[in-house]
Order: sequence, then structure tokens, then C-alpha cells
Amino acid sequence: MREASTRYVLLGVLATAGPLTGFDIRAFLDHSVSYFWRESYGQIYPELKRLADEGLIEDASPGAGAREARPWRITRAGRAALKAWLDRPPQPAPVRDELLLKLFFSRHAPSAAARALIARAKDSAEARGVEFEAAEAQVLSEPEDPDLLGSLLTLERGRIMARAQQEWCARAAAFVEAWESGGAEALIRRWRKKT
Amino acid sequence: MREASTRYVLLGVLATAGPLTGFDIRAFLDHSVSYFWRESYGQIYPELKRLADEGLIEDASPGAGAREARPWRITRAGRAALKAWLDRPPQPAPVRDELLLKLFFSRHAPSAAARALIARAKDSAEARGVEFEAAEAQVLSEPEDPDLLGSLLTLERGRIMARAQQEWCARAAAFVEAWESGGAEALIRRWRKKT
DNA sequence: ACCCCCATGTAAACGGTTACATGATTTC
DNA sequence: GAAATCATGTAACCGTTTACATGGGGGT
Repeated sequence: MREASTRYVLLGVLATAGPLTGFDIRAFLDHSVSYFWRESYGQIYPELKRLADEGLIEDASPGAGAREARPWRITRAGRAALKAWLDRPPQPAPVRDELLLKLFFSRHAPSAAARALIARAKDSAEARGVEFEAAEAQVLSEPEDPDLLGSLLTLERGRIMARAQQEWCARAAAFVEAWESGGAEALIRRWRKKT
Repeated sequence: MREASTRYVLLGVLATAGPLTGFDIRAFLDHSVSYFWRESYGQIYPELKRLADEGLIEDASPGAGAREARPWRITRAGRAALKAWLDRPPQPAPVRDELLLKLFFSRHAPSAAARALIARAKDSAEARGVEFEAAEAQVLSEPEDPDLLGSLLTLERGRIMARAQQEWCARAAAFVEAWESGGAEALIRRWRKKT
């Protein structure tokens, strides 16, 4: 059975950014890791309750009313649980790529469809590349940030992957063109030409 | 609301590989697209029934018993639905990367943890790179395959992404080392050195 | 007689999103 | 005092995996 990561995200955020409310945890996630992780309130609030029950977090301002801001603080047990999780290798995630699926089946549609899919992927990869570069510049402008390493590692991954995606898009477009104009032989010839 | 792709995978497989049973559809998926798409029986059988109800597939050997092999054939309506789906741009998938999450929070664990995560990622990326190259060689040895283009496009994506992941791993390891030895300044210096 | 593979199917549980209900606090 | 924003929470629904139940057919 796969173990859900939600609880550890919450612990991680509370460890990094001090006592926070569920609302603020979500805002923090949106501003930091949103390009590779998101959580919804429907996940956050019940999980916070569970973490509190298990003593991994504690109410940072007890005695607050029912509908008031309720900041949570990570406990020592919580930090230990977080550390243990950080030490475990990530679990294999089910990969599902709709774009690849469509390209794999693309011979059942006019080839314009495949070309359009690739062109679109290229555009979005380029946009993402620009975003990541901007985000890196932003991060590097604050060298005092204790999370500098974590931010840079993750942003760099995004940037490199976006560039690789662009590279693949160019090659994929060339493949489709070769296949269109000269069938299997032309495709194979095109494939042999690296780059 | 996101639209589920499962039905279109089934239609796509039936369009490519003729009448197949639910069992064989799964086998086909396992042997072709398993590195970017999987389906479980719990998804396949109920969905086949729904597709049949909607007239997108039909029983290819009616009159078979209850527990007998029941191959399905795609109908003309089914092909139309598949084509329409192939023409639509892929829906944005929720990205969730546990490795990045752990690296982002890695300052809350001894830095050996981050190094281990990266080393492991590097190993698996190298293994995947080899697998993709082998699979490409395999596909290219059968130039008559009508799915040659689709196979090559998707395998090439896997290969390029695996290589990019290796590149990032090398850079990430260097980042951690720089941070360890010289803090923010060293890290930034290392970052400026492209490659 | 036994086992393995082919094959269909379902129930339960899970992780997750969406939509909604509710109300406190701040700002204009 | 109206509107926007901060904030908590839950119910319904969805897609998916897992585990299980069932049984036919072929090989040894």
C-alpha cells in the first residue's frame, strides 16, 4: 500500500515556516512548491486534525474559538517523523502521460492532430522554461534564505526538464514530418541523425 | 471536471490491435505503453461494459458463456470518439513529485539524506536510459510495424527525459556539495557554472 | 488429481478534488 | 455597513488500486 505524502508536506511546511494555520499552509505551498505539489483544503484540515491526535503537531494558540485562526506548531515527535520520511526513498508514483498516449495512438487520426499536439507541448515547455528562469533569478536575489538549496534544486529540475521537453518536441516534429514524407525508412533515417 | 482517459485507452488499444478481451487489453498495455500508462482490471472491465452500453464497442463473439473469453471490437462510433479525443489537447495533469518534495525540505534532515536521494535518482535514471535505448533498438528492428511512429515518439521522450534527469542529478549533487562546503556563496558560484 | 494460466468480475478502501456552508476580521 | 479577505470545516463525488471470488482449459 502506498503511503500518502500529505501529512509529511504539512509537517515539512510547519518545520520550515513556523506555526501556521491550515489556510496559511496552503498559501505557503502555492507560493513555493506549487509547480510540483498542491494540496486542497479538503486534504489539509482533516489531516491536521489527525496529526494533532497523533501528537505530531500541537495547537499553537489553544483556547481560541471555533471559527478562529488556529495556528499549528510541529512537535519534537513531528520533527522526528519528518526526518524519518526524508530518509526513506520516494515511492514509485504511477506515471500517466496523456500526451504520450495520444501520440502513441496518433495513427488513428489525421497527422495534423499529432503535429498540433507537439506544437502545443513545445509552446508550453518554452513558457515553463522562462518561468523557471525567472523564479531562479528571484531566489538567487535572496542569498540569506535558509531554503536556498532546496529551492534551487527543485527549480533547476524544472528548468532542465522544460529544456529537455523542448528538445524532444523539436525532434518529435521532425519525426512526424519524416514519416509523413517518406514513411518508415525516412523516419529511421531521421532517427539516426542525433539532434 | 477532469475527463477520465481510461475509456480512450481502451478504444485506442482496440483500434490498434483488433478485437481483444479485457485480459488481453491489459497485456497489450503492459507490453507497449507500461512506462507511461497502466490500467487495472478494476478499471478495465466496468469501463468495457459502459463502452458497450454506449455503442462505442461491440461483442466480437456474442453467444459466449458467462465466464468465457469475451473479445471486444471497436465500432464506427467508437473510432469517431477516439479521433475526437486525439484531436483535443491533453488535460493538465496534477503534478506531484515526492523526490522534489523531499529535497525541498531536505534541510530538516542530515545532508547525507539529500545526497542519498540524488544518488538513487541517478542510478534509476541511468537504468531507465538503458532500457529505453534497448526498447528503441527493438522497435527499429521491425520497420513494418504500423505503430512505428507512435512507438518511436514515446520511447524517444523517455530516453531524452532519462538523460535530462541524469544531467540534473549530476548538477544537484554538485549543488549539495557546494552548499555543504561553502554555504550560499559557494552554491551560487556553482550555479553560475552552467554544466 | 493437481497446478498453472487464462479470464471475468466485484467490493472495499483510499487519496483526492470540488463545492458548499459558515463565520470572523479588515478595509473602504 | 458593505465588500473583500481570512479562515475552518464537511459532504459528495470521482478515479483508482487492491484484494478477493469464481471458474474454464491445458499440461504433467
